[in-house]
Amino acid sequence: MYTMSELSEFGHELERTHTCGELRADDIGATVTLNGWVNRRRDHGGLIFIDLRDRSGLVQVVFDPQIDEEAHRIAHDLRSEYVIAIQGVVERRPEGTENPDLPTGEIDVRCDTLAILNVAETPPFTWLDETEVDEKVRLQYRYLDLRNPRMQRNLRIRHDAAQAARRFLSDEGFLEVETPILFRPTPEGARDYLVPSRVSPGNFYALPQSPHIMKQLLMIAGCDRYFQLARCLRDEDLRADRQPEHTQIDMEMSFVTRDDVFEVTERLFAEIWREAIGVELPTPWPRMTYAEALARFGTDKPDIRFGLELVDVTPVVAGADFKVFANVAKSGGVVKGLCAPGCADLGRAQIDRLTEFVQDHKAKGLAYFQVTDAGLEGPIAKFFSDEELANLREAFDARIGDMIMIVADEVEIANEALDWLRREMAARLDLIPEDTWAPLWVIDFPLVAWNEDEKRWDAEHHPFCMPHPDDHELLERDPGAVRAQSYDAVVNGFELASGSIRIHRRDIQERIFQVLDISREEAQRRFGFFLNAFEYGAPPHGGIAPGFDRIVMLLCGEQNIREVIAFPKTQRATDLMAGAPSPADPRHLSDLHLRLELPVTEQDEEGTGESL
RNA sequence: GGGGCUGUAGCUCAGCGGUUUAGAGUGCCAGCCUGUCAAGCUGGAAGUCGCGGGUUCAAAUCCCGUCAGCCCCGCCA
Repeated sequence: MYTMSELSEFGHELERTHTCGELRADDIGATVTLNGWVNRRRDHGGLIFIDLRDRSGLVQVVFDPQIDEEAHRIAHDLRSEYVIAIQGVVERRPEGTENPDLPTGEIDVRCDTLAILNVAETPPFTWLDETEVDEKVRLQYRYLDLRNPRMQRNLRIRHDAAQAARRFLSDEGFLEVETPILFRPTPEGARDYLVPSRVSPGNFYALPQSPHIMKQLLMIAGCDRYFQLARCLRDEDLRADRQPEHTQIDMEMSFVTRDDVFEVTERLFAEIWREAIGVELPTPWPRMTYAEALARFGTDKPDIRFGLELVDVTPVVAGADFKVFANVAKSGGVVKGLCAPGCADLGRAQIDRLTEFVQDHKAKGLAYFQVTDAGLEGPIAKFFSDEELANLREAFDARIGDMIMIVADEVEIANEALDWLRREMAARLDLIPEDTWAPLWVIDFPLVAWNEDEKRWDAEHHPFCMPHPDDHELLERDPGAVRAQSYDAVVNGFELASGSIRIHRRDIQERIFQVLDISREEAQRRFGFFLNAFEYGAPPHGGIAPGFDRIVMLLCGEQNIREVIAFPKTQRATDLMAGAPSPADPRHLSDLHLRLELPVTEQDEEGTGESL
């Protein structure tokens, strides 16, 4: 190990003249100084090769005792991830030793001066091969994990996407405005992160779940067009595409219709895709109503890169002798399914596994027909007339060799199970085209949804969402049928943005509160400051909030947003590297006028019992 | 809160019909080696089998509990 005195002080003479990845044949003959990390060392005794790495890439450095004996001697002691400075001459590699896999592979740098700027422990894991390292270890040493070229690329794509968004929106007349992080509960409906106030004992800030209230206030403030790469904080459980803190490209515009929002959002996405990964996103995007999305795909975020669309055959089978179908039809459920091409030869065991699969997603079971040249066959075929079987086959447009898979259940359950089944079958049958981008708008979401537990209507999006102009009369008569002027941008089955035209008039807002059974007093208490603002000339406005992490995840081809967040949290919302959250200092708690009341675990109880 | 998968050397994993000294690859250390680029050759060090309890003469292996990571449900734009 080196003592401090053996390490080189970083001085003027060691400052880099080039980055590692930029050197090319054009630089041959140049004397260069490079700074970076030892990626790999190949010590041949006589010759020593080092792959030197910085953010720009790799370059091979050659240590030859005939060039400089001391540099060669020191190079023998180099280890992975040592930080070094080298000076040398760029030379063409001897014929036959070029490395076509490296952009710098035509040349190497023959080193005459080597300085060790810092030594390094052997890294706990390596990113030099394809091996997937346990996520625990990666997160604990995130700063090392981020040295992985893949992660470096992800950070770069994220940066390019962010810059593209900023540049585009600024050019379109959007003003970037920062909004408070210490705020109060906002109307999204997730659990808030709370911050106790020291100077106001017993009062708490809530961290914003989104800057939603603020952006509407900015419209009232005459901002006209606002955007922000905004942190949104929600204390809910995590998923592969959900972190407790995520980033939205938050946007709002005054004096616009839905189509104006669509137009600018489509161009924003196109710009991001172009700048970050060089892909031209098709525009304009197709539009699909919420109802149609559920009918055809079983979900409000359909992946339309492939077919396998769902078919509702309830009317076809309602009268059949097969009681399971008939009963479901009678009780208001649906008989619905899809046609898996070329799957007629699936074995019993595989069908059983698919049955378990849909049962895992709440369906009662999976009915199926093999399509053979004799027609539809299978264990339940005998319950159907020839005409019914023919109609079924027709409904699914099934060909010989296909397998029709059917779920009969309540609408919501059948849709959810079939959405899972559709995506699963598409993956198994390799029906999802790679490098294909299929954006669409899902529109006309219901304004409200019935909350069975509390026997009341809840806002589907949030309570400030403008109802569809054709549905205003339904508001009191049939709230569940009212469509909202809200919309989602969906790309490849991921919901990437969500927005709406907002209510800007008091009379409409009051009718909505009435439907939602929010009293004037409650509204005043929860959003009084906000509602008051609408008394002073609120312009018509609307907006959207693209989820930046999910966008970058797709751009990077990753399956998980942790891969595109520099310092993400685990599923239990902890930071394995920094050890957050952590206990608070008692004095700090006392400053905040807080006393802890921790949950008692069984172990604690046993411990207490023994000590008594 | 619930379901599933995983936890063995620094890392990736094998072993898990109970048995002597727990293995492999890679990494690491040392030596040799002048054109390698996943360098090569020789040798070496390296393990609280996640943790706790139980069954047993004997547990990485069987049982119970618990913790952690991941995926999903609930929850959540």
